[in-house]
Amino acid sequence: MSSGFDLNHPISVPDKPALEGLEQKWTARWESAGLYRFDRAKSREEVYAIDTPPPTVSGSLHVGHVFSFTHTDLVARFQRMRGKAVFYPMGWDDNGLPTERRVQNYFGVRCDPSLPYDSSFAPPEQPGKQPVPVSRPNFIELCARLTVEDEKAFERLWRHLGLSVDWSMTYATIGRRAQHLSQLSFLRLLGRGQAYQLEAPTLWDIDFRTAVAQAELEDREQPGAYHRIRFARADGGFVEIDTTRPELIPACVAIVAHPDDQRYRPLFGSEVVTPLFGARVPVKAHALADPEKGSGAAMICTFGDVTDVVWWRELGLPVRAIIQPNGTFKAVTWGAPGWEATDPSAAQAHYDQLAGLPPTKARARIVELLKQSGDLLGDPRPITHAVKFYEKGDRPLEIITSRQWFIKTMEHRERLLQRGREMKWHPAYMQTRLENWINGLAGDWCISRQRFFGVPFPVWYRVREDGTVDYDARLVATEDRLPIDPSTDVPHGFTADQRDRPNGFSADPDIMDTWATSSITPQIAGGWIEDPDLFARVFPMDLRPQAHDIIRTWLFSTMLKSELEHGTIPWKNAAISGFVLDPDRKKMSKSKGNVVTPLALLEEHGSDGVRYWAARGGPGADTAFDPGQMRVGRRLAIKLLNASKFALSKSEPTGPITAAVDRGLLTNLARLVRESTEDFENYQYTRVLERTESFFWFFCDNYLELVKARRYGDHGAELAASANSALLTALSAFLRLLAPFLPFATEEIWSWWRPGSVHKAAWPTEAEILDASCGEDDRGYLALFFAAEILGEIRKKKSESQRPLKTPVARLVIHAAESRLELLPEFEQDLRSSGLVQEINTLASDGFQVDVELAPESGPPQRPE
RNA sequence: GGGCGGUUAGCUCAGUGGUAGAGCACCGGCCUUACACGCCGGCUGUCACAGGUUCGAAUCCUGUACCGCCCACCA
Repeated sequence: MSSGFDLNHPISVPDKPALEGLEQKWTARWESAGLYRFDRAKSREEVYAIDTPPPTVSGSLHVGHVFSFTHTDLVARFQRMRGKAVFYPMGWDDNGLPTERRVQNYFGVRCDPSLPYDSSFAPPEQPGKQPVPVSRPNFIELCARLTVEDEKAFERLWRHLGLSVDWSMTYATIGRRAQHLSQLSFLRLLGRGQAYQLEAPTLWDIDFRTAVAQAELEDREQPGAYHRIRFARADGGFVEIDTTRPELIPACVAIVAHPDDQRYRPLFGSEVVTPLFGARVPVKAHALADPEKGSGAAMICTFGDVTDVVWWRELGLPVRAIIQPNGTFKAVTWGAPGWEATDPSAAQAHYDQLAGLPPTKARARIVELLKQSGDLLGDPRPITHAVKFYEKGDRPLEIITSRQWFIKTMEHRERLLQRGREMKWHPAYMQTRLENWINGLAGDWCISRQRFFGVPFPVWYRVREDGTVDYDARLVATEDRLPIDPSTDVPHGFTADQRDRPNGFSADPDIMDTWATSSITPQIAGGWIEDPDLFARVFPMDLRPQAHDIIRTWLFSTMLKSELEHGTIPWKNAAISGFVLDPDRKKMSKSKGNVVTPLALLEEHGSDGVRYWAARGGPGADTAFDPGQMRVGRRLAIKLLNASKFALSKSEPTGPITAAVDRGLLTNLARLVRESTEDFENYQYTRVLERTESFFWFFCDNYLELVKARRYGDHGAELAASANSALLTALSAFLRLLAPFLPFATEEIWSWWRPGSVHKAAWPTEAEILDASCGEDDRGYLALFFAAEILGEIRKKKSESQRPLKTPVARLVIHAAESRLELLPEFEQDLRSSGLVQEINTLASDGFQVDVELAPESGPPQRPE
């Protein structure tokens, strides 16, 4: 393979090789040589394409990113050396709430989508107390300004870590291309009926004041209490129910019990009256009601939880909504249509004490009222229960009826399950996560958010003559205009002054869920639409690397979009990284104050050292943060420098590899290469590192020691030539095997004696090594390990005798099976020099034993000073 | 409540039917012309627990416990 630089390559080994400074040296050279540029002349079969996860730029990179991005880079480097043109872009996720919050605080502004774009706007020097309102396009500009700085810092870190990304191919999830394709994808789905708008009860965060999707929920254990409440029956009796949300009694539209529940069967079809508000509500039967829970009867409110929504829909109940988008109780006129009460003024008097309050305060208040009225039976019984939260939110979600955009998912579930099975998962069991998620889907994907910083929907609506918006009269942007912002752009046939005017138009105020954009990262990176030639060469991609916590979001939504747009899987492989754990097995997170700055780690242990630690965490494996392993990796890199210096320092003469131990070494190395190639193809990079490392240490500790004298010429030129050639062959293979893991040390060493970059060198092959050593040599293989074993016994004796290793051995008696003793001539000379052995005797024996007789200590011991 | 992983030396982890392993840590020793950012040696185990299959189980099966994670209609 060709490479772009350093074609002059005299062997030149530094006196004191060191790791320090290699990151700066080589990142600069790789960049100037364009080493990792994607070669778009290659056909799809010759390409290995990666759908890199775009890190969130408004946060900071942490050690978990370093961990998982290293895994991807290992695979990228391997595939590149296998001859693939590696498509390895980098995206920046600057879309969404985290950035929105950061921009608000940093510049002291607030997005007001109703404002027109002001091209001369400049943010305040210092953020003031009152945020300055700005238009959405201005807000997005500020965002781009801030994130561009973050992105530079991220890129520096990634380069320092040695990621072999093609830095000419970056994208941002709020970038023009991402906006264009997000809107285009939306419009096409809309055109095909796969996207639709609906006014329906939706999960709602009252602080962010936006709808959220099922995928963004999380359960949190919260303290709560069962309140036993009585509802009056017409016959003067009562129905008792338990509720954790008594404040929703004014929103109660029915009571429900299980159809088979004998206690309530007589009541089905009758009406009861809500306490405090005197609303008549029916008693209904539904199979979801659990006779075991509470009293067996429950009140249905619009809406307390998702079960209420099911009951409301399936039982055909009316809506009596009381919670507003900001979470407070809205004003209600009791006695008005929909709010009928037996005593409207009493109901009003009670309700007025709740209006304007948030749910928790309203709950406390209504408990007082219920106590006074006698409708609260006994004391509230405290419990702990799981409550749904928006994953970024601070207060429990409410369910609020609102107009939202959805993408159809429910009708594609079976096909998506099949697509999941078409992919290879690393590790395989992660596929179960996807299947669990798909099987548990409760509804279509809500993609609209009532936020500002994100990709807007390219849609306007007609405004009626009376000034109300006609949501059925959609004005959809044409594809050639994209990307557009409907809050400043004007639909065809209208003028700007018709915005929000009678008979004019009004913009869709919402933006897309961040996953609606992230779900097309393969299309954004691969040039879908604007570069069909590139797209054909990279899509469907080979690899999606990501963490397991976003299988239900990023992975799933990307599969959905790919299915709907292209009818294929988006990638052939999904490699799922684990988390980095504290030593106490908890997930590392900022809130625990245990986050280490990645750059400091890289500087302390060297990028190769940190990569070594990361590479030891296999696919899917949660891995402990362990600086000890980074030190081990660093030592491996240093050892590689020094062993290479030895191998290259006196590399003449070379010649045929004839000595048995030399051929044995290469025989073992050839097997290692074969197995490592298979392992790497299967994303088992951890095994490659482990085995290569292990054999490399054997190579250093035993083989190098055995052949040291010989390669210096002590046993003649021919045997020296065999040793030198074997050393160079082995070194070349070791460097290439370790190049994905230790890109800096291996590149440095490669530059001492080989042309080009090790990262563009061909991955070693079994055949190549066996060619160099004229085929496999099992006898040599056995001889090498036998020699190493005897050498170990000699060292042991010296160590136990507390004598220097250079102490001569006067006499060696080797007890072993005849079949092994017969190998001795193959390595006798090497053994004599490396162990400083004077006399060797052998004794046929069933077991293995070595008697070592050290030379007497020479001269009188020196007196300490 | 359902599911997925895990449990092996003080620590981090390999090991998927054939005599329990590595590195780190610890202890002892060694200036050995590649490396003192080094080298050599040593110590360390009810393979979570209980049954079962097998000539033989860390490994396969059943169950249990604990840890972590994912999911769930949570009144």
